[in-house]
Amino acid sequence: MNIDVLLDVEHMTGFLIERSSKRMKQVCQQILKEKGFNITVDQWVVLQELNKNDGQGQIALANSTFKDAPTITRIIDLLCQKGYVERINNPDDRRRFKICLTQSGDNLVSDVGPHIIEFRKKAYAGLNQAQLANLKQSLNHIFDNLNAI
Amino acid sequence: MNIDVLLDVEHMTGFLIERSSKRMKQVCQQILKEKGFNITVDQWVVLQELNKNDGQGQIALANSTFKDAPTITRIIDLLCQKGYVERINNPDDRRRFKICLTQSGDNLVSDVGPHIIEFRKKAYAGLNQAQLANLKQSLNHIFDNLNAI
DNA sequence: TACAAATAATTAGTAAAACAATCATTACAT
DNA sequence: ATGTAATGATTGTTTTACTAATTATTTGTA
Repeated sequence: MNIDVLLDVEHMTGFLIERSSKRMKQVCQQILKEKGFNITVDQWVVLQELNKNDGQGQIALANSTFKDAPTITRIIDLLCQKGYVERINNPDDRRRFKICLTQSGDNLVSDVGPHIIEFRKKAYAGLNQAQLANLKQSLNHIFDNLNAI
Repeated sequence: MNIDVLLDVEHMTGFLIERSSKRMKQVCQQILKEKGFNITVDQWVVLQELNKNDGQGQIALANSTFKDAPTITRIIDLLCQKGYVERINNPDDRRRFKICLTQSGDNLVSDVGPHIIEFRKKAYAGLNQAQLANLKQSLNHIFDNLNAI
């Protein structure tokens, strides 16, 4: 079978997934910048997760945001510098920190949140609930397949 | 309306897209490494595009791989170092290069291709044609929405 | 022709991702 | 109780992404 054919458009689902993912991050980053927020999208993802569940350790935070430990270390470093987050020592386990939103970080989440919600509405406009459900299901199916390799 | 609710699971389609995209790249990279190929996934994407359409300029290559110009410059640098690609001067426009696969690069594409096809089969296993078509359509819909923002 | 605008590519700086290796602390197992 | 394994976090290196700025060349226009 010819490699040229098999490597062509018929099989480029992976490319489409990556392309949408990238563009979503690009546009979202643009919005954050326009609105005057001095954070990256990845930093926002971490802040949002802390808003849902404050005081997590870095490994838990890495798992829930699908990032690895070194990446979380560096994102937390930056968020600490900006004053949005604090590393609190955990007396029960001195290897571990509790990562906590500061008041400033909490305020930031409240300020950024509505813009993100607005962004999502625009991103998914025109897709009905069934289509969104199918999309999520297919993405999860692929993810499960990949984890089994 | 409560930000906590709106930022939660109901709206995490973007997270699922990014997660599948990342895992796809991770697993694919792992396969390239296991099989002994000394290239990254992004370098492979460029080689594959050159295999389809050899002699493109860097901007065309950037567009067709959805990367930006500086990124292409660096990927081409690395592929040149590895001997898989050459920058050929374009006599018609001395700003421009023609990026061409070397014999070695051509051989590499032939060697890597079957593993990528195998990988894709595993990644999309269990999804029928209709589901894949819906997936692509939804991804393209979201991409178009984003481009209109 | 000369001058401004557009284009192709590169460079520099910061952020993020992957991986491997390391360090400190805790848990486990004899 | 001591030594070994496991865990949480950090550091280092390479690659990619984005932005902005720069250089060289070409195009368009007065």
